[in-house]
Amino acid sequence: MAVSARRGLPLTSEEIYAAALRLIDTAGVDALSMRKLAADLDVNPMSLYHHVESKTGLLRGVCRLVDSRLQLPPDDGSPWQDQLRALAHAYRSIAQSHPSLWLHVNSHPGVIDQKGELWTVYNRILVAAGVPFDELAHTRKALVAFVIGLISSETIGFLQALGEEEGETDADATFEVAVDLIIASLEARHSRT
Amino acid sequence: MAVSARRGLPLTSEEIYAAALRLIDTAGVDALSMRKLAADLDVNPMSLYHHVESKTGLLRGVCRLVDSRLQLPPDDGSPWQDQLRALAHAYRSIAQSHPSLWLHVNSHPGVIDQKGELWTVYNRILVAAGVPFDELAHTRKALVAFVIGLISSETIGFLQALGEEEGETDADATFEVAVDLIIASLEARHSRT
DNA sequence: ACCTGAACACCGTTCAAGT
DNA sequence: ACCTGAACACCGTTCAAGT
Repeated sequence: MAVSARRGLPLTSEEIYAAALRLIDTAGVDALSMRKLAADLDVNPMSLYHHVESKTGLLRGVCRLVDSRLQLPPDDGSPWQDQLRALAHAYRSIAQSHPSLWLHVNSHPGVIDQKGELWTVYNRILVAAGVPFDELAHTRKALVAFVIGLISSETIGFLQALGEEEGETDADATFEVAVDLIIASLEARHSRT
Repeated sequence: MAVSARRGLPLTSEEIYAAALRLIDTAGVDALSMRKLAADLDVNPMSLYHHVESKTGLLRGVCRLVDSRLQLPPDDGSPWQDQLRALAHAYRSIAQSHPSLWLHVNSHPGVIDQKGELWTVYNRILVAAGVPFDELAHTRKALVAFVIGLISSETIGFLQALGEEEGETDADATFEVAVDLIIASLEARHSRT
């Protein structure tokens, strides 16, 4: 009762992040404002600042939330091709769930603090693919760039298509072909055959 | 004299686009505002609206300006590998000149109206590379995604490194390796050898 | 500890009025 | 035709005050 005039429970940052993510998915990152978010939570705009440092901090929190949902392929003994495919699809599924946030993150350096664990997984897969140690960094960078480019292009196309008539996007097929292409090129360069 | 209290000459949209581009390159797209742009041009904020429809229209104009500077490889008889490399580098050089604008465009569908001519050039190169007609669309999409992903990753890294100590970026080498990888993979799939 | 209202320094844009 | 000031509906954020 002593908590708020408009709500029964105190705010939590988790609650704030979740609401922000919902608004972002609905109307896009650019349409998110502290004041709209507060209205959505039925709360005074200034209350947010007790749980979130700033709008930038809010966005970082939302990204962490989404990041934590990324399903990294486990280190079982399965072929590196399968693991790479799984990773690409996990990434893609996150982008499809939150297209606007995805594009925002991938064009705003610094919103994501560090992808340490992700790098580790990529490296593990590349080692399994036979990439020599001194080419690991180059190859990982290129690989990550390819995957991100693929997904970004698809996401842009998806958002663009919302306002047009365009028939089937055929995106699944394009994505599969592209991932196969990446895998094939890794096989060609480093396999012992 | 009857033109403006603060300037001798009437505004032109070209002048506006050029000034906006300068501000964007200096402080980033997010920091651009109609009011700052007007101040930079020594002009009343509202005067801009006689030459530019809106802030979105302004951004589109700036993109057209930058787009017109893209050096598309000519249709001489040179090997498709060289042409692809040239195209990738032309693209890259634009991103390096205007990193913030580049990232903005590649995450905001609709700022660029159509890249008709660019598509044509890509298709020409892919045909020369032996890509069969019915795989043209898929392959072009993947190729464009790869190149854009490569350049975007590099650009993000570049902007990120501005605030850190990080030594040499080694970006040139990574880029070269990645473009070689793309070319090799096209050669492997479609050459007649 | 958590919330809140008023206030400040910004935005993009409309509109009626000026030359 | 081109410019302009005032005004409107928004922003993010600070701060002093409330419980």
